[in-house]
Amino acid sequence: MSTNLTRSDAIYASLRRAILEQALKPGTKLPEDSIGDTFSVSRTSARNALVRLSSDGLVEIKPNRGAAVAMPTLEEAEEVFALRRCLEREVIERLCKRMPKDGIDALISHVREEERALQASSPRSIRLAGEFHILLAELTGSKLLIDFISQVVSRSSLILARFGRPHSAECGIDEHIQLIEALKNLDADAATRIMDHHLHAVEDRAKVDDKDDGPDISEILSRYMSASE
Amino acid sequence: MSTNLTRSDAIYASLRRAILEQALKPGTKLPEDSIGDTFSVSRTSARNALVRLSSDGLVEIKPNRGAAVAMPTLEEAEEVFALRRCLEREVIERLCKRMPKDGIDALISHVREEERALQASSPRSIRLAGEFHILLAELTGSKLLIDFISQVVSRSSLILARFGRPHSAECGIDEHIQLIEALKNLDADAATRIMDHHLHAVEDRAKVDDKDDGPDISEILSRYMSASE
DNA sequence: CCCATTTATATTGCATCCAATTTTCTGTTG
DNA sequence: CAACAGAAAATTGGATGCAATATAAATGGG
Repeated sequence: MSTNLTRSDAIYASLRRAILEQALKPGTKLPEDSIGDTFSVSRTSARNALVRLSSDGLVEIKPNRGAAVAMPTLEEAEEVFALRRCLEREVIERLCKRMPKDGIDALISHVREEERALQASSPRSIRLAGEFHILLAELTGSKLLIDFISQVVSRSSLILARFGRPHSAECGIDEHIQLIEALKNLDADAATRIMDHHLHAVEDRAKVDDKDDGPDISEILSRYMSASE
Repeated sequence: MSTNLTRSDAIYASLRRAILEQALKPGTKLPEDSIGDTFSVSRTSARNALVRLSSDGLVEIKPNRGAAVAMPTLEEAEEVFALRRCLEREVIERLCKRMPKDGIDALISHVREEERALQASSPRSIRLAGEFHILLAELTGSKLLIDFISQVVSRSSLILARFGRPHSAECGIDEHIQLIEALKNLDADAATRIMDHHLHAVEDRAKVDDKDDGPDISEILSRYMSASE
């Protein structure tokens, strides 16, 4: 159907993935020509992708001074998690009112994939952990809610990348499993409690070093040129 | 200090204002050339602005087929108001926990301005009505919450433009006043009740015609070339 | 030797140009 | 006259080039 991916779409997707998997760390400069060179496209396409990433809050663009992977402050981190608790509570409430028939199955199979990726210590595990929460939002059926949850989850990844331990998988998988159990029983209170605890655990994981950023954009990005997954 | 507005910033701001004040109605095509001509810039800048507006959900870009002011469906409209209730409840809860010292004053003076604009039947009144809710978010001090509320408020304007009466001011000013009163008393329950009622009233206002879009982008936009206000 | 000033380099903002795609117009045919 | 096929016009996606700004390096003075 719409196999219509423009070049800037591809770059947008690749950069996004690289950032979410913490290959591009917060603060890393993203010069337009470096990106263009890496992906063999013009600055125009790179620029377009950067603008969109900036709208997502993943990249910060300063006028005349270029783009860099966003560096959320601790203050912003707190805002993100506060809002995230608000939004994820909404998700849970809706799911406990109406859970799609094959919703639980989808969640379970996602957690399975998380486990696999974690055992293989693949960088995918970082992204998959976040995508569990996006899957939850998808089960509500609200496009907008999916969009908003995606935004806070993305920013959380960035926060973990900035303040968390080396390659901290964002979420504890066992807590995901507990949450699924509560949702299966349509127990909104329990689910909310688990979710709050879960998010606090994630937030607490963001209290350590502040490792500096590395260069070599080209080298890193070359691994992200291919399609998704 | 940062008097650093790029051309595409100016276009972004102008288009945004034009859309929020319902001068550009949902569905209106936004060809890059026309925009560039109107503002005397190249397509490049126009394009950049359109991309950002698309991230805001105010404009819909279809690959190879151009941009148009977004036309939210009734389904999307419900999603917007549902999420908006969730977010505005959060705002109220936070404000009742901690309201800035001059917060109430700011709200009152804003409502005054709304009243003035309404009497002058200025198109500003449409925008100001929405900005009341953004001001509420600003009082919480959370950048992110401001951002998210702005998004849902913007989309609400679009929904009103599409489904509401001719130039329905989005909000009832008296309800704004009631809300301020409840906030002054730090009465979260009352404030939430008023807000819910208020948003339902706004949502109900979105149930009428589906007036078609008008052409003449250049003519409309020429009134939006100047700076803000 | 350190710091300010100037020069050079790198990078962005933007206009213009071209190829690819879509949309509109036109003429033909059943 | 409706429907279709093809050509022409309009419009987008993207590449390149240039001026403006920012960053780095070099130069000179204290």
